[in-house]
Amino acid sequence: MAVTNKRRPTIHDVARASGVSRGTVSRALNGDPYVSTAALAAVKRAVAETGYVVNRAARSLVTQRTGTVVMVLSEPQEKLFEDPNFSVLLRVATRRLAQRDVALVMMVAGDDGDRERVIRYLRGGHADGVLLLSAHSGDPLLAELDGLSIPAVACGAVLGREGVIPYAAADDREGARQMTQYLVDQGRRKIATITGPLDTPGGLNRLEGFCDVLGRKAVKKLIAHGDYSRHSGETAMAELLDRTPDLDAVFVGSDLMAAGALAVLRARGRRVPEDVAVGGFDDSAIASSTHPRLTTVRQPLEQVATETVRLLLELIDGAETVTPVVLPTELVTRESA
Amino acid sequence: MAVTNKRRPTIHDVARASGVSRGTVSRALNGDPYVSTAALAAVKRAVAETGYVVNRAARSLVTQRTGTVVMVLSEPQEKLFEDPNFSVLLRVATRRLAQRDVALVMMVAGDDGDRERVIRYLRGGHADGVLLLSAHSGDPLLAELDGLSIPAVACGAVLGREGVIPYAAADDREGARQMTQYLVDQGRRKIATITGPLDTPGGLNRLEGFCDVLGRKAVKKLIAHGDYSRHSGETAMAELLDRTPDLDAVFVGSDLMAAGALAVLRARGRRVPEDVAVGGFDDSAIASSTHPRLTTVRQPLEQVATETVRLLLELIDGAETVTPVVLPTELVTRESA
DNA sequence: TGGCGCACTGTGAACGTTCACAGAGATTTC
DNA sequence: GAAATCTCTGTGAACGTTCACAGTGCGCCA
Repeated sequence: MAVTNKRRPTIHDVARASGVSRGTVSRALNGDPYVSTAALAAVKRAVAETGYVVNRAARSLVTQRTGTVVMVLSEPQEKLFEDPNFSVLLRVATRRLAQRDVALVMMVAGDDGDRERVIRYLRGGHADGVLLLSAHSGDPLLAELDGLSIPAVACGAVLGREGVIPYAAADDREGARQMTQYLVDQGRRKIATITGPLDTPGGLNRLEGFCDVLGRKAVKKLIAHGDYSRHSGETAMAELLDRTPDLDAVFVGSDLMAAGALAVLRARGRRVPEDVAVGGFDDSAIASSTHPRLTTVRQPLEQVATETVRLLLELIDGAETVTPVVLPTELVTRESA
Repeated sequence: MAVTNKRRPTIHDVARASGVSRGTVSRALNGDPYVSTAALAAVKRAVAETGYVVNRAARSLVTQRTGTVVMVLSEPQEKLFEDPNFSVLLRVATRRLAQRDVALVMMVAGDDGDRERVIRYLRGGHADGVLLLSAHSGDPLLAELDGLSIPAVACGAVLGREGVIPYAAADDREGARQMTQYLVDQGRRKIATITGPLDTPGGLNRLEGFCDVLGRKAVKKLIAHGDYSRHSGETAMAELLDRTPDLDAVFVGSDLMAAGALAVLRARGRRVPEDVAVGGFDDSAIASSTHPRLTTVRQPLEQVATETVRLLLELIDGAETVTPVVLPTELVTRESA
């Protein structure tokens, strides 16, 4: 395997070792059908012998392809990195892309400087595609992306751009309906909700689903807003209790906020689920570590991630357009409702 | 800004636009001191005008540098990705490297196939350095890395290789001493511990610190082992209670395991901290969301990550050796002890 | 038998940089 | 005043691939 050799073996070395020409080696390596079985075998042997690995820089210089995809995190970092969903996405994406020998580069686009870096990177043609994570509707990055004509796919819809940026996502609205209906079926009568930010699909669509079941006017006073953080869940819950002390259920837009809500309910002397039923969303790890454990809506995150990557690869492979994917959610009942 | 132009501008275009030669443009762009101020200004203007971005592939073809660093996750993925510490590391590393215009590529080395891919990537010279995350002592990747002569740095020591792979880490042992001593000072007399895996520095060194304070022989019966998962914390706690029903404190090797331990203590009718004091380790987000909130040992994770990146960059820049960095921990007291 | 297509192979050019070198002026040194 | 030095510049070659093109046999068909 000649690892100790200082110079890395090139395609010329393989050509020499296998007794064929540079061109034939290249063809053999890239699966061109016009290669004799003898030549193919010789090349394979020579590759093993020399420990040859293709030089991506040289290749991409001529092919104009990089074998690289960028995952752009356009959230203020702190928040995103603590989102348990993010790890699932990252894990799945890494694996799926690796299977195709595509490298995943991480970039953060929190402030203007970051964003400028991302754009420069993309404009330089250093990546074949972009994986957008939790991009808000007004994100300036999106506008810049438009002028770049580089394949881009979002994980979770980008509000206001559903038609232009393909995405894979869970069916937030239907999930919220399931949970709300469940609370109704349990005999709850005064059901409130704590939403995520309304400029995110999760914030907006889960509220829509909630309203679908109960009627928009009926719940006007029973809505409070959070930002997905635990703390905002606490604040919103306190607000709801002040406003409507006799509420008997609350549908919270994320498990983390629900954990905050649980703490406030306990502090205010409400028993869960006897006095107030609590429903979450995500079915993240935290859902089964609260007390009582959360009844929540499970998102098929692994599938979402898988589909997102699939869409992107299709675009990179030349597909003109791809159709967004929306995946079904599932109600998971535990003790909190 | 000519974004609409199909062909990406090259250094030739910049040369033409600025009226100097290719070589001068290259020098201006790379900070060579032998460039007249006039030429420098002309080049800068031309770059802005044409929207030129250097082609990394072409550059690295001649420089043999890639401007890329690989973060290798050598843990079975599921576990690692849920480790809250991981997100901090990722966040900080991304940012620090971006500041130097170095791209961060994520790779997973969970099974043999993954590992082979990582090695091939590195052997192909596609990265300038490696950032190792939570590598166990027996990891086969480490052996392969040796033969590759590529700068590598670990985040957290790699047991048995402290001398060969530089690292930055928190002072696990001293942190464990602080916590154990604190429990003693609080008047606790039967103090048990739940460790992490003993082939990780956190598992081993925190146990060492615990023994430093109490004496190895004295605690023989008061040690149980976990694997950092919440579930393992539950199992270990149950085991300890069975073995030593009258224990009055437990130092748990991670917050997540401590959360599990809390659940078991409650189920077994022990009040925390009245009957049993519980101490954690990490000061992760979970520490302040348990009930009662955890007294724990804070690791300066951001600093650890920063230092890890710094060490790697120094090696890449040509430093022959660098000295490992060990950072102090801090006791954070809340309600659980 | 001559021409044609088919399977396969080798070769030159190109991709966009950087680097080493050589040379041109200006400035200093002896 | 010539030589040496210093600052700045342009040019050719190289990095390791792939791609287009031009070939070379070989079998097949008319």
